[in-house]
Amino acid sequence: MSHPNGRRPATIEDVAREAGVSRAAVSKVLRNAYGVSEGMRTRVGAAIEHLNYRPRIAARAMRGSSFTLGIEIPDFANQFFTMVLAGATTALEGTDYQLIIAPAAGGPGREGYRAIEALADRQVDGVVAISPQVSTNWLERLAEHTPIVMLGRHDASEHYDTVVGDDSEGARLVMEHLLGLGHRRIAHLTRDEEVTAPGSGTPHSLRLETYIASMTESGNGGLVRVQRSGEGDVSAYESTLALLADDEPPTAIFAGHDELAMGALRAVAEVDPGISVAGYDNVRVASHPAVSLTSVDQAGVRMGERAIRLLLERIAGRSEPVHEVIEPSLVVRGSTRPPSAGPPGS
Amino acid sequence: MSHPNGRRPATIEDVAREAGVSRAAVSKVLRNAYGVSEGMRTRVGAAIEHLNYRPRIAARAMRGSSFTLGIEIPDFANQFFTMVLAGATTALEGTDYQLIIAPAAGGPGREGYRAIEALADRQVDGVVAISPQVSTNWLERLAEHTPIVMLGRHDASEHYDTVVGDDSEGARLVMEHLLGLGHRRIAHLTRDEEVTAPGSGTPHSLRLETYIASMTESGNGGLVRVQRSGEGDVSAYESTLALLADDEPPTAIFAGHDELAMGALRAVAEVDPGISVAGYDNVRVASHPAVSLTSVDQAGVRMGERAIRLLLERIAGRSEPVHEVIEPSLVVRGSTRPPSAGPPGS
DNA sequence: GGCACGCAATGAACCGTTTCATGCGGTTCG
DNA sequence: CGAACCGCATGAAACGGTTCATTGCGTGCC
Repeated sequence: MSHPNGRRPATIEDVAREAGVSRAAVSKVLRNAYGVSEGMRTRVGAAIEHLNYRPRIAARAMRGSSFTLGIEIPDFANQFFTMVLAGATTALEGTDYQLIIAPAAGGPGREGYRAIEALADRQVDGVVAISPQVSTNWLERLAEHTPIVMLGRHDASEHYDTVVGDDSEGARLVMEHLLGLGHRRIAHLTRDEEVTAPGSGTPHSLRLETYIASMTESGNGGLVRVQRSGEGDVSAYESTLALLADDEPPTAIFAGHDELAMGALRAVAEVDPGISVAGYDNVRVASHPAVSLTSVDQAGVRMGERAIRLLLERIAGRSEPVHEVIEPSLVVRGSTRPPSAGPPGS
Repeated sequence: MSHPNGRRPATIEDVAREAGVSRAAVSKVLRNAYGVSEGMRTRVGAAIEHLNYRPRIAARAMRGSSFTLGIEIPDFANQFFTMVLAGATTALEGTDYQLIIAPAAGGPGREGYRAIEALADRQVDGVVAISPQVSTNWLERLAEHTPIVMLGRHDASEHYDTVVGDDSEGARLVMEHLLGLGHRRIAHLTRDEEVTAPGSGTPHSLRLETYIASMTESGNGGLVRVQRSGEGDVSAYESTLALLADDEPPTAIFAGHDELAMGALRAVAEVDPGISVAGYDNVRVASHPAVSLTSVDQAGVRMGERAIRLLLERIAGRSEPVHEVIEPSLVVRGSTRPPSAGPPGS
């Protein structure tokens, strides 16, 4: 079935026979290992060319390494993740490694696990993952056998590396900006409970906690308003409509990430374009003049690059964990402005 | 190196010993093959659980199949491709197959080849690819050993399947719409020569050819204006600025795809917001009210789904090729309107 | 001229799984 | 009661690479 028509592809054995040498010799030429003469190299090279030979990575992986890195991604629709991918891809350019990407799927709860396991089962030499939800214990166990770099986790494991943005600081920048503009009635649009469980240390939980802290500290504790939303901008749109149906709707919305912010913008455009919206991630469309979304930049591309570099270091032998924090910055654009003159709160 | 700390993971051998049975028996239980007693199943199951055993796919792939499908994608920044990915992912939900994604990279010219080869080398059971540029001969050769479905190719191979939008029809819809609105000075913003070589049958070449034909047929042959752009909306932005610097700038721009259209919109917003812009792919942001881009919908998500289904059929044994054409439709939005009253052409 | 030495090349073992040809004990049928 | 049969389990041979210990051979040294 694997070769419906045509004969089966050449193996290292065939190459060896054609070149009149041993399998071991061919293997050495392939990996251009030490101790192979010039004549051998050219003869074997010719045979490889002639037979159109390509080594099976699966066979190679059984003893040596697979020269394959895996990266797990929650969702392709969210541009932040594709920025990370872009960074990872460029970081691998020129190396012998190939990147394979596993989308998280497999029913709620199991989301990240399935994909990461699928990668590990395929004998990748290392894994980069964006999974705030998987348990630390489980990761620790996995890390015993496979080098791992986690993105967006604030826990400091002994056995895997992390690359993470300073989510508290990022949220603080947003709140400072909005409060500075004069907003008091600021709502926070965020994801479901499972991603924002207090104390879980997920990015979204930290942003949420910082939001509440900022509101409280600025004396607006009574105006705290948290609106939940599912993933995706459509869900965010609907959630925002619900939010805006309040008796006293907010004058500004701090969205947990840009995907949500895009949905919020859509709703705001319909209901009251005067309402300010700020996001998080500084996704590419945020800079488009028609959108012009104020957002926190946490350098997704650079995060992807760093993650891959850390992973390669690990594979090369490093064993002390590295936990890298990327400092966010706020990019102010047109979607935020002082509150429009409205009636003061009751 | 593969297990820096901790002992090595359990193998099928360990499970067999623990359960007091043969390796072959365990293997059968794993694949729940025919001919294994209830007692055996439970005993082996317990051992697997106890040892936390997971089969190595690499080893499995050496004899049987890898239960892994590969998909090659040119660019993550272009949302059309991530829509295809989303479709492919959902089509695989519930099956035993895992999707691995290889981003095209590896220097100009080699782009698609490298990634597709990397997938084939990893013994995937089948490949979906979006590579207008790779040669038909090369694909035919590859298809002898690996089932393949190509997206966006208009050639009708005997050995691989294709899923493709009707690009001529899509472009015709756009031109009909723009001409119907009263535009005559319509420019076409497209990619570099290599992707649009006349007669190459790539989607972009067909859109370009249809554009020229429509202009000619409508008596506007003298107003044909083709502007090249690199990949990405930034490049499109710059190219559009150049286009708008013409003595007689166009009143409407037909962009080869939405990524280009987004760049064009950016430039248009700065120079003359009255200029109409239409795109192709109906990417998600196109529907955002702030963008509101008229675009051709070719159902990227469904394309991804169909491609995976065709691939699974092939793997299951089908040998006659299938070539599926997806009919496009035009989604009219705010970015196109009648030409603003301007001075008539000289 | 003999000996130790270093480089090239080799044969065989190994990696972890699937598959195939057999073995084995117990029923069913003639 | 023996033969054919059946369901379950097994040992051994693949699969296609890598790695390790060993051999063969030409050199330099004393």
